[in-house]
Amino acid sequence: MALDHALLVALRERPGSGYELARRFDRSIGFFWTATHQQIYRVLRRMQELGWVRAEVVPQDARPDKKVYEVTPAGAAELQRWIAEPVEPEPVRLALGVKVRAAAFGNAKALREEVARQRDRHAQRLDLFQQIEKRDFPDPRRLGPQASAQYLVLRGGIMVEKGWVDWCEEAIGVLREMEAGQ
Amino acid sequence: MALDHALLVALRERPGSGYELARRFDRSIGFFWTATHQQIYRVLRRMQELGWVRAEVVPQDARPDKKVYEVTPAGAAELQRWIAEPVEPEPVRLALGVKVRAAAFGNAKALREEVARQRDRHAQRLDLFQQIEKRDFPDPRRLGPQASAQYLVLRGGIMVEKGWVDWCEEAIGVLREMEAGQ
DNA sequence: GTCCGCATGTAACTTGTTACATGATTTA
DNA sequence: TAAATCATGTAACAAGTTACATGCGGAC
Repeated sequence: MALDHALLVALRERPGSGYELARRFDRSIGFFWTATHQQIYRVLRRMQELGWVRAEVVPQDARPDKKVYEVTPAGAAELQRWIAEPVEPEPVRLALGVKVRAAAFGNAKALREEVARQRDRHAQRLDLFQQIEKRDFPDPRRLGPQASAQYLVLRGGIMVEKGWVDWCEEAIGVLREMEAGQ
Repeated sequence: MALDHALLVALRERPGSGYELARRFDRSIGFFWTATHQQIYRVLRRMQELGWVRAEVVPQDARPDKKVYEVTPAGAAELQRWIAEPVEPEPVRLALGVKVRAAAFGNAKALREEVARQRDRHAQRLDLFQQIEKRDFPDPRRLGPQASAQYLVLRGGIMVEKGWVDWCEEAIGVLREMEAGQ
């Protein structure tokens, strides 16, 4: 149960409504933590009951009212506590890995095409991340704490995507040979 | 819902009981797909109802009987079908990423220590994978289809772990600076 | 006049986790 | 005599997904 904490971080970086958070989860934060709006609303309500966030209803004209959430001192304390907790290893789930091993029994061609699509997807994402890096962090040596945390996470994303692209290339080669023998 | 297919792959590689599969999921297959025994039993039963696997009760002396499962032709066909299906991007959940951004608001020291532990964990795992590589795949150029699929997945694991180790090193540096300013 | 964006939600479902239960045999 | 291994399972719960509902305003 860490969506709670992901939301706390997001709200500490900038208060916002559930809707607004959902959009952020489609972009920046969503690069390393995903959530749908239903989940977000549910967790926000629970955190409000726990006193970790407080909501202020902001009336708007020409738009529905919104509830802007912000982190309370209790929420900030919870975040501090949680940081110190050990991270248990997250469950691994590499569908492509399963498929590769499945392809040993046939249909390597279909998988090779799929892997090629995945490679393109990851390459695209890598490109996006590198653009963000260039645009937002041209001089990474002097950054404030918030910015350097964001930069670090971005660097992680870049590493992951690079790894995927390389692996897909390797996989395509192996699958092509497998294909020849099927 | 891909535990089904992970189990089909595992059973095609070698038939076995639920218990035996659970142990495999703690080792080889578990490196890229995790599952507990409860989940495995549940899914096996469902797949039997669907006709994807069939079970044979094997009486044993000095041990409880076991049900050895194997993949039926219908199960094999399902696997072929599934391979060709596009892999939708798996939800990203990087707790460490969230924590790094949380650490911008305090407690960077606790996180740095935790990241160091993570680095060690990943380094250990990397070492394990590299040992397996050396032991089981000394000459990767001539492998049968099953072995080359296994090798490819292992290579993926090695890449991922290397990436993590590097990232953790980077993170420790950044957190140390953050710490100095908190 | 239809679709998109803003804004919040309910309900039903699937998947995954945790705790517990049983019972024999081998190992320390 | 306590523990670990083999072997299968139930029950309760937590987390995440999908589908649906509402309603206004602006853009095309």
